[in-house]
Amino acid sequence: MGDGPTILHADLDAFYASVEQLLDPALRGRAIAVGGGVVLAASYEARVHGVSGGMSGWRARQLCPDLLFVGGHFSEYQRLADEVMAVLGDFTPLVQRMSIDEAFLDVSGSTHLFGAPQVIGAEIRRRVREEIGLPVSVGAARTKHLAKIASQVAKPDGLVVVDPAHELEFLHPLPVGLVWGIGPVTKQRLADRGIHTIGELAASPSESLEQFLGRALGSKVGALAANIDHRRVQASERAGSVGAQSAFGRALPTPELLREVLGHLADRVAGRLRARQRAGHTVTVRLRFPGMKSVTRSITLPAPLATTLTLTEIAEMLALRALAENADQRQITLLAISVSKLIDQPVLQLEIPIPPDTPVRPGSPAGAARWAVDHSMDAVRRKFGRGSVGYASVALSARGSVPDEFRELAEHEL
DNA sequence: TCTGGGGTCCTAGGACCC
DNA sequence: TCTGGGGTCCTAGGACCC
Repeated sequence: MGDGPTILHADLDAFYASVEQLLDPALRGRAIAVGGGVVLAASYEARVHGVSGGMSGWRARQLCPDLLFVGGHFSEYQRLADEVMAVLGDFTPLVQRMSIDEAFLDVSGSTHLFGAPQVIGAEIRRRVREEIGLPVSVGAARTKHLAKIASQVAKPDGLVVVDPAHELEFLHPLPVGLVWGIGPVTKQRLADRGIHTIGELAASPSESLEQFLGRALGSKVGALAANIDHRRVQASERAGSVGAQSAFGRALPTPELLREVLGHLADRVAGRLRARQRAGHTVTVRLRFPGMKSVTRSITLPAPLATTLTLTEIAEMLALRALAENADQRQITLLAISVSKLIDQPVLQLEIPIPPDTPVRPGSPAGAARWAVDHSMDAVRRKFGRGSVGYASVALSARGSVPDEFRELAEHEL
């Protein structure tokens, strides 16, 4: 660690909503939300009414009757966020992008060129505002963890620099929820014990935050909080798993529904794997029941797979197993597939043997034929775009599933 | 009549190995 | 009147982050 506040965290404010307001001046100053059934992003004008991301649409309307829902310009989100990242890259090559709208920078080697970290932070904000038109908040501190907290404190549209000599004074009045790794559950547990601020959490001032968290919450959260700083600012790592999910309200888990939804999800997941020459050994299926209770079933295969039809069939087998073991549940609300234990798979491999209880329909292609099917589909997609062929998922589209463009914004590099 | 979708990490028990 | 100790993998669940 350096001794100055040389780690910056840049975080675009209410990103999707800010883009909509940038694209349509009539939306500026108004309470808007991107999304529909669920709020994907809310402008600050909406947030003052209590509207926040992840909230259901009807709840948001209750809180803010004037709330205006706007459709998402998903490709613009990607383009503008990439432009912002390019600005960050002008100040240091050490940029670690954490998501579409957020990144860490290590400017310890840049101060002789651009000035002190607070100068760099101000310049970043000015350029992003003037050249791209978006508000971005920046935090600067000695560590990633502190820089991230600082950027949250800086919001909206601000800059906060944490002097290394006054870190504890900065932290102590802040709510515990700002600590990385403390979410709603832990926050409530702490509140039950009368702990609301980081200062209250840090019983002894001489003790490090991580040590205290480890003692107070079990090693888990302490380890998580410490983890963020044990890794230096560096290029983002490749994803360790690939998944897709679909929520569809309540539905009877009929074989037809399972096949249709899992087929669509497997198509997305396996297609991404093949596009990046990857394959995975472990398949996990998740089902969610009314009431948000969910279960998972997984299997680790002797050979990696990236075949749509095989993934579909294994996912069906796992889903049926989960349903059989939760026979009291009549309906499901979500299905998810994830593939993990990934490997590089530069050349085609033989089809894996199918587990004995996998439902194989008569007439479905086997072995090399499955590869042929996938690769002809992949070829058509490369030529004519993703939507040109594939599962015509009536169930998914009819149930108002999120558009693929939005899904892609959240995908990690494989 | 609970809230989307893409991810990471930690824990804990059991199997299995040496 | 039973059996140590360490390590790894698999599976299921859960919290969290963006």
